[in-house]
Amino acid sequence: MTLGTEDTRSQITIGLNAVIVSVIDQQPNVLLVQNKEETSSASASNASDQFFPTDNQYDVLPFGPFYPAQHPTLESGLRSWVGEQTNQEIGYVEQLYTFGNAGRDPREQGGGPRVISVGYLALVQDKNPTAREEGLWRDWYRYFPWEDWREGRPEILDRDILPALKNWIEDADSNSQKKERKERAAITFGLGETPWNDELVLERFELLYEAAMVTEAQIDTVDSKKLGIPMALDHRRILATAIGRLRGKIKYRPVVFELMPPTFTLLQLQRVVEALSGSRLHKQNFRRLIEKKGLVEATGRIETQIRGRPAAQFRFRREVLIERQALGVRQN
Amino acid sequence: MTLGTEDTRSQITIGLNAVIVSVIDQQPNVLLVQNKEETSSASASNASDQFFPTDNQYDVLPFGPFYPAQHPTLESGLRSWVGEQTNQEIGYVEQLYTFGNAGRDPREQGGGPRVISVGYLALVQDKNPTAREEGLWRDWYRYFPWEDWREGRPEILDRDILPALKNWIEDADSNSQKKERKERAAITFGLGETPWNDELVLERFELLYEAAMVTEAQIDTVDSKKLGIPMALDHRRILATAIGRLRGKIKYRPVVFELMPPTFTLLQLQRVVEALSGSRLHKQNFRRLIEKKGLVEATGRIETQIRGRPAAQFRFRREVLIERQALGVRQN
DNA sequence: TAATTTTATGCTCATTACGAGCAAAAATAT
DNA sequence: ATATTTTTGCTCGTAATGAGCATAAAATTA
Repeated sequence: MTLGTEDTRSQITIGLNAVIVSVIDQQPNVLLVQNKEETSSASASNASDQFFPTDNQYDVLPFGPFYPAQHPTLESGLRSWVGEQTNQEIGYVEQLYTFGNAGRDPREQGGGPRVISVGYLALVQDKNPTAREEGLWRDWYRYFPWEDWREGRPEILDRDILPALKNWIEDADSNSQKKERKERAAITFGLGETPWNDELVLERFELLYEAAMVTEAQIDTVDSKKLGIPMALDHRRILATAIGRLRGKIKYRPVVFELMPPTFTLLQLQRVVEALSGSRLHKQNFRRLIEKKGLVEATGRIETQIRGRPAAQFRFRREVLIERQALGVRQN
Repeated sequence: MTLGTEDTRSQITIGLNAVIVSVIDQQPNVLLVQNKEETSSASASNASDQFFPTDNQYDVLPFGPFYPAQHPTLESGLRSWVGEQTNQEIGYVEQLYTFGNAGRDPREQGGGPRVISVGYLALVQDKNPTAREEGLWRDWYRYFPWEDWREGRPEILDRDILPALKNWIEDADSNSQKKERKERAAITFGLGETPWNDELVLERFELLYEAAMVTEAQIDTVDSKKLGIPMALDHRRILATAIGRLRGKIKYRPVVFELMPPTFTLLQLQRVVEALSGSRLHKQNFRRLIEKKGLVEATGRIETQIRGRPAAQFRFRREVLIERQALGVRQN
């Protein structure tokens, strides 16, 4: 019936990868899935189970096949298995990137089809304590400890990363390569004059990876955890892509509100933005910005904090979502 | 050898779509390919030819299959057939979006595999007159005449689009839908208080399409050309995505220089930016911006114009490309 | 040759955006 | 009551942005 299934083109399979983000207790979290190793050992060649990474020592992002016969769009395919797999209703979804590099998935080596994987970013609301327990939520900074500057410059930078970068620079083959490496390190890690740029998450990860300091799934050295917890396959790369994209996006689109409960105080909103961007913001200026953009409106109610002066409660003005151009929530 | 080729998953084929852009004589151009109708009529079921849209009455973007066995990355696959098909060396390439909607490609209906298409944007340098003749370059505003504001507000807006939008708004089923439509139209087309936003190319196209005013391949009404020339399949949608993305990107990344010859005057640079963004810029402020960012350096030479005072020639400082954070070339 | 046209380039000015901090208000904790 | 903590309002200096004036240096035209 189908033409051409014998030629090289047909050896392709489409996977959908979801980075599902929620900010819980001021920490940005990603949803993992139960590693299916145990269940799949019984029927190892089950087509569906093939889609789960078989290596159970690593954290794995939700990942599923795309069945074209059943789904009119990639996104509807994503929503359907995410719903089943994670009991998570996902609202806001955005396509991230399509990863097609050979060798992404070790199963390819065994003659399996090439897996092209379309990555998606989904944002879900802060969960109540019971709902949290249902899912495997993990603080994303556990994979990228150098990305969280909220409590000041992360120690890991000066203790582990910079010395290693110095070695990498010294190891260059030529003077020009050395200069290149030095410049690249300076830009991505904000050395010298260059300021730290919170969006360069993927660039930093790739530099560390290139410098053979970061472990992806295959490589596993003793001190690998010093540079963040590894993940299965290329999932850490996908997560880095998601974080960088989200950090960029909150600056010009009002997407943070997808992560907020229906009403919130301005400080709560600020804490969520800070959690995502990994840096602290000036409180008064943050309020000025938010109010100027007209993104929120006061509910009239007041929230009594644990301590301190009670804060006014706000809600997001859903109307501005239609206004696709409505601005974001961070200046810089 | 390959497991699972019989199940629904295998009915997938990956296509790569290229939007290849060059600014020629101050007009933004996209490269089309020769429609293959004539050649493929002899062997209609040839696997490779299946990848070319068979309808020869529409303009078609370069489009080719991805052979996973031959290419380690999607991008290398793209570069290889683009080179063969168009005689174009492409330098800068960026992944745009992955289009997977059912019904994109009419061949699916005939039992063919679902075609998932990964769109790419490529920028190539301005060609000399002879090189131009080799390719099928087309001014992109021929497909989106309402996007070019360089000579003032495009007539088509008030003459054709706004009246049609008004009808569409009036046709709403409910008052709330009417309000929604009104707001959406106002935002995307810059009505009332809202200013025109040059990045909303796709949003405008989709609104027009939804409002059943724009023809994609299948539909062909007599007055369709009034709202821009149609393209094959969903190629106009892909092009709209590319234009919007590029208009956004030039604002924060120095990508314009990919379109420039080795040396150029500041006015030439400005004209290219204006061609892409479809609007005029303030000359003195543009120079101030460019020079402040340190993106260019004077060559010392001077270009004698056709008339007027001779202008200094500049070259792009390639060094800043390593600095991924180097800023773009438009403020707004 | 002199005036006109065209483009390049330098500079000013008003307005707005941004980063930083002072200070008072309103609650709880000791 | 006093200290502490958080909210909220306000100011101030600096930088960025948008608009325009003015002069320079060439070609074209009268």
